[in-house]
Amino acid sequence: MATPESQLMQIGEIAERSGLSLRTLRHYDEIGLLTPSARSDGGFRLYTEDDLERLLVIRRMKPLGYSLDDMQAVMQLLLSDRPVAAAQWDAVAAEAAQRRRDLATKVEMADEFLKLLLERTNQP
Amino acid sequence: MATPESQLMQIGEIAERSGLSLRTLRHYDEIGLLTPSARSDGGFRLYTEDDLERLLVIRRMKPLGYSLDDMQAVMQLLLSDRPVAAAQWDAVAAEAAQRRRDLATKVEMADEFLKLLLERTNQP
DNA sequence: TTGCTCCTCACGTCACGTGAGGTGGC
DNA sequence: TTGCTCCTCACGTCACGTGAGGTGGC
Repeated sequence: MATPESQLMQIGEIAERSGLSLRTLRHYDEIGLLTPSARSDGGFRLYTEDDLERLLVIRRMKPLGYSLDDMQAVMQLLLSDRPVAAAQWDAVAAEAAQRRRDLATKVEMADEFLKLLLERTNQP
Repeated sequence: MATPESQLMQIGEIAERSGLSLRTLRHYDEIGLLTPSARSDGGFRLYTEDDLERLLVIRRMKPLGYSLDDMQAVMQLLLSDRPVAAAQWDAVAAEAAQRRRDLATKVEMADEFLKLLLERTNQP
């Protein structure tokens, strides 16, 4: 079942709903990380709800510090129709977990800075 | 009281103790974010314990996503000998708090991705 | 027809990474 | 003297930002 025309969204709406900039969306298209499902006759990018879903996954992945290339590889796995080897999943999950720990360390560092800042603020 | 020669550290030791790369330390020197207190006759950068302390503050600030210019401005306040206006501190603290909230949002997004990844891993 | 939205170059930016070729210092 | 450490260019990279000049579509 093809997506009806009425459900297609232009880049501006996608930017608003994803929180990503127009430039970022065009960049993701250029490198092939997320290509809109269609173009209008005039060349406007047209995104489906499904495109938006995929963009939201990408946006959630971003804070883990992946390169766009890495994200593309992970997305390939997530979107694959064919079964993916368990070892593949394990590797991806292990790296994600490691990146999550690194992010936790950053939060700790940030909190140490905030503490330090409050000390200076309250008792100069 | 001047720092005795014996306490001066070369860039390699500072890199190890701060977790920053040699290139990053040289970059921070170039832009004036953190200039080592001395140079050897041969031109080697020589850092004091105090330099290291300041670097550790910078490293804690980094996860909040400040630009190097912004970090330099904040460091100026933190290191100022003269009293800093309360309004200045308030502005700095408010921005830091906002950045902390943004970081928390990123953690939430990361966790949503991890959850999504586990769903795909456990029940494909 | 008027706006607002979108388009493609193409150069700029930020924070470094990465050699190349050379020297310092225990 | 030998290594290991450090030095300064200087170009490269990654992920976009920012106009410039032009067109689409309700």
